Amino acid sequence: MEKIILVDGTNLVFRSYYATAYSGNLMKNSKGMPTNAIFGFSNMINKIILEEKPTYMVVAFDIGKTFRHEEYKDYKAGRSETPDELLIQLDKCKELLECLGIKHYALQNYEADDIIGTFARMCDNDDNFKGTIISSDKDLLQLISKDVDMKLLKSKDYIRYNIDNFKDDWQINPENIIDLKALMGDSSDNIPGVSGIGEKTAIKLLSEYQTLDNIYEHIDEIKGKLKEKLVNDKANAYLSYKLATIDKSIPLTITMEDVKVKRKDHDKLNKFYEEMEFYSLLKKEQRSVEEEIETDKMLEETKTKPKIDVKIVQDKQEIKIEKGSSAYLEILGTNYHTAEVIGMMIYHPDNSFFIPKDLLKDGVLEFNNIEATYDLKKMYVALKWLGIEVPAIPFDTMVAAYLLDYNIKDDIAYFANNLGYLIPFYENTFPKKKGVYENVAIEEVARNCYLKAQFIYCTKNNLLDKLKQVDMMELFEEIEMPLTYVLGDMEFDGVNVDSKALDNMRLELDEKIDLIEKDIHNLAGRNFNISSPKQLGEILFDILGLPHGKKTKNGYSTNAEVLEKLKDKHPIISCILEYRMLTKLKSTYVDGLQQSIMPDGKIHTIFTNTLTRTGRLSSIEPNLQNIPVRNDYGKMIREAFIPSEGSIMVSGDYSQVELRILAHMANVPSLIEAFKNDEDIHTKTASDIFKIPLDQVTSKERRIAKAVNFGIIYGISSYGLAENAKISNSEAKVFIENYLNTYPGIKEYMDKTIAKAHELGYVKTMMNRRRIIPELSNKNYMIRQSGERMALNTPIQGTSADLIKKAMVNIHRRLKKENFKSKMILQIHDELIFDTKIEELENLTKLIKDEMENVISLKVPLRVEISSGKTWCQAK
DNA sequence: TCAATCACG
DNA sequence: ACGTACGTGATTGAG
Repeated sequence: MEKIILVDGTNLVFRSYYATAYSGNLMKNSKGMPTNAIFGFSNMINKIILEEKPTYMVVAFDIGKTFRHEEYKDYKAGRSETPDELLIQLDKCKELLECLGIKHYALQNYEADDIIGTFARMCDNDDNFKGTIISSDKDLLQLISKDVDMKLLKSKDYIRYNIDNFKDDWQINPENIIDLKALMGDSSDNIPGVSGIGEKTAIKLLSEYQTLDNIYEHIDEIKGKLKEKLVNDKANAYLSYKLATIDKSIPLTITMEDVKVKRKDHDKLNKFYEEMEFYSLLKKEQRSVEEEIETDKMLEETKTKPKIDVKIVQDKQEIKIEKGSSAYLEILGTNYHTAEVIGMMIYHPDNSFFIPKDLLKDGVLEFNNIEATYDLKKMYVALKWLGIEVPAIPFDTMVAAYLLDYNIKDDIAYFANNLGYLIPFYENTFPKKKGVYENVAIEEVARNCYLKAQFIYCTKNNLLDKLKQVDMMELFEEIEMPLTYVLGDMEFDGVNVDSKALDNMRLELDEKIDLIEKDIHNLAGRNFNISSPKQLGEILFDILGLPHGKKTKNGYSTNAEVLEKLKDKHPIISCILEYRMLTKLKSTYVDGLQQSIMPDGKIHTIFTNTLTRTGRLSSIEPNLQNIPVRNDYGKMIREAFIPSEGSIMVSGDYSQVELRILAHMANVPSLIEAFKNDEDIHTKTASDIFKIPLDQVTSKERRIAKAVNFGIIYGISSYGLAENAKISNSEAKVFIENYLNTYPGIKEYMDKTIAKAHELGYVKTMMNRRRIIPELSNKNYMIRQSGERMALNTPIQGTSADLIKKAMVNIHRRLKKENFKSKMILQIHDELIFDTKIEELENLTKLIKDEMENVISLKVPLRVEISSGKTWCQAK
């Protein structure tokens, strides 16, 4: 059995184009050629190849302006012209396919649909072939048969439809898609349909009468307005039927054998990616090329490219760091707490050299002369593990690029390639064998690092200029740069974790999981893997026959929300929920955390300071920002986080900081007053929007008000609120309306924020942190909406991040200056955790409260709640 | 490698 | 008619 993939090329290119075309600046390569559609197309085609591993594949295109039915071209002539930026890219997409060895095909006077249709029919007629159609065009669903299925592309993923599952979703047969279109029309294709009939009504009619013909044969059974509409638009319906029907027998000039996938041409493909400047794709290709190319070819290549001769210092005496040098530290691995340091490259036009690790350790270096690096925190912490203290380096390319909204990663090569400096990707210089990094010759490392340090040196001033242009120097110099050292100290100091306590929990959890697993298998009547959503879905919905809710593209949804609703339908449900909770606890928190404990008995996380779009930190390997807190089992985990000898845990927690920021920015008198009087803000909101006295607010009303408050911060939609507060959509609508009427300042603030965001294409926090939001100008309504929600949320979430970062810098400075032995060890977005010497408790508490509450002056006071205890759990 | 799930603010 | 709240990271199963 052979398989053929039938791709709607025009559809893919258009999708790729319009997905990003309306973002403020169209993606272009350095020669000014627009590449956004090609990039999206390349990714999609690569994904198809990866997923389908096709042996036969054809990508169908339309030629120029062609119409399935010449006589009705007026309908399509109404379409807006294809933009030039897109037309230019079409040929390049075809060129890519040629590099990949995949056939593309177009035929004069026919559409891509018809080409696919004809190949689909060939599959139907040929026992040796099965076809898969790939497109987002629902029209093509009509081609589904026992030999042809379809991946219907959605905004993010896809649904796979075949003859068996089609009717579940659509309630009609695939071939009746034509009848459906005839009734409901398709505005994007200028198919008129019957006016006044949409998808819902059309499906209802067809599930009863199957076909358009049959509807009109039984037209007298239909009553009222609907009948009237059908009768009035009968001609249009049949015209639409014709327009929607895909031609399955066009005179193709190629055969099945012509669309056999050929070997891809690596060289051509590399050149293509280079020309387009698709470095992520180039990197992947580089790797696969490296795997295949013979060694002699490699040798030849190295001969033709003269290598840079980088000085590797052999003796301390040779080290002479010029003022203004840039530096780059290379380590073997990604986690700088554990990875081995290889050495440091120093670059200056007058003197550049590579210092191997042993010489780094060997005495004081003139670090003060270094003025720039990439990933300062990595350098600082990695060298701290070697006992070397790095003094303040004022410029970190990674941090600057992050603030300027460049696409950056840990690996400097991404950003460098972005700016046209060709630097090999880390994984290509340091290959892994079976997950272990191999040692690389030091000369090779030095050459690689030379390029990196040179890049840092050459781009520094330009980045500084850009920071000045957007008025971010203060944020950069006063907050983000000092913060790298603060975070570095927190990471290096680490958190003590009681490994024995985790052992005890493991024993207890193992026992409980074992029991409940048996219960579940008994209730199900068979053994299966409860952790597999696929198997679980089959058991619950196919075998036990419970009513299923949402579906995912691979089966039934079995998440907690769905299961909660089934709780009283079957005793197995609560067992599964319990099982999920226990296994999550064990695998992520008990086992996971324990594996992260280093030989010093502590966990050293990494706070990524250049990742989030809002300015928040994130925490990885392990994530210490999502340690459970909401239920009793989870709290046990926090019992294992303990202070060092002679210390207790202290936590300082901003109370309602985002709502306070909102009240300030939107300038809402009633809310500002409430915060000033230290009232419960959700109760106050409930009292305001339901117009009842404060003391008569019920817990339900408070709960809803709380949900509305959150909704406002997140960029509200009535549906979202309804889902979250478990109320009806119409109720949610009313509550939002009430809220906005009650606090007109908020409404005004939201409108203004969105309008300004649309005008500028970005939003800003109080400290001038910027987030560019390309989604705002996307053609797709949904994406645009989501852009508007980002625009509403980011100034709030981002300002909150600004505030705590500034407080952290100030607290850290004072702890040092005032010789505290206590240490700040964790940040969880609006909360700081300290390992506190008992004798310092009183002074430290004062210090934390003072610095956090007074970090900035708003129209509302900032409140910080301090608590302390023997473990993290008790400091709550 | 991705999708689904669930932990946090 | 569409598909839906903001921002994260780790683990698991399955292809």
